[in-house]
Amino acid sequence: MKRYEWPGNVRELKNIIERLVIMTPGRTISAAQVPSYIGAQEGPRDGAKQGSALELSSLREAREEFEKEFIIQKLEENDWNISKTAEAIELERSNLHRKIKSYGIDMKK
Amino acid sequence: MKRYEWPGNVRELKNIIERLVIMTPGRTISAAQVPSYIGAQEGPRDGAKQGSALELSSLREAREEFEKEFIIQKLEENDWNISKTAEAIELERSNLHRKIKSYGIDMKK
DNA sequence: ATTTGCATCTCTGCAAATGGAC
DNA sequence: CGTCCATTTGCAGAGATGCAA
Repeated sequence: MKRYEWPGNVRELKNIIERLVIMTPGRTISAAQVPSYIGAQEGPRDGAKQGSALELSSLREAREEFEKEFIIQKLEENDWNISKTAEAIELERSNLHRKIKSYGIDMKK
Repeated sequence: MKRYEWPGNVRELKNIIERLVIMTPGRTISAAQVPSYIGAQEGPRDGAKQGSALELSSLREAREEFEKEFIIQKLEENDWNISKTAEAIELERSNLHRKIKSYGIDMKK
């Protein structure tokens, strides 16, 4: 049976939950992804760029990770239509293209 | 991870999360309702503002809201020490000052 | 701790090309 | 050949950042 790995202290857990709420780029939180946010993933969590922005310390990295997830969410909500998504998030299409490429977002369509 | 005796509020948080993950219909959690469960997003800092970056559509607004909350989290983790926080998030102190001011973050001290 | 000036880098919008499907 | 739309690219202006006061 899988058991969640809880953070070491109350404050950290509270912070994680709050950040989970604030950072989640959609209107909803996928129940499936919650366990990974609270540290239920397998293996060690080294300083690599793996994992969510919640685990990142650098503002720049966290911001980028958030932006990536946000864009993915909005793309899904708009059926992976660049133009619609760009308009929805008030970003130029060309810039959205640039971000998609730089973040390596896979356009599965 | 080793298991020890959780303080009462940790157990309560655990229950809340399990409810959110397991009992939520449609496999999604309304992000807006989570804060009310755990009492987040309230207090002197943003009593008037309801909701978070989740409701924002513009990438720019969402990014700013995220950044603000991220910085607040890190400030709390570092006892509201600017220098320590700046080092932790790898941002120049002067820039952290600028962001704190522009985001209107209340340094309760 | 906080602010400011400045050089530098990055991001953004706009427009203009390029590419591809039809 | 055109037409329509997605994608890319070239700038110039706006914004963010680090550094040193």
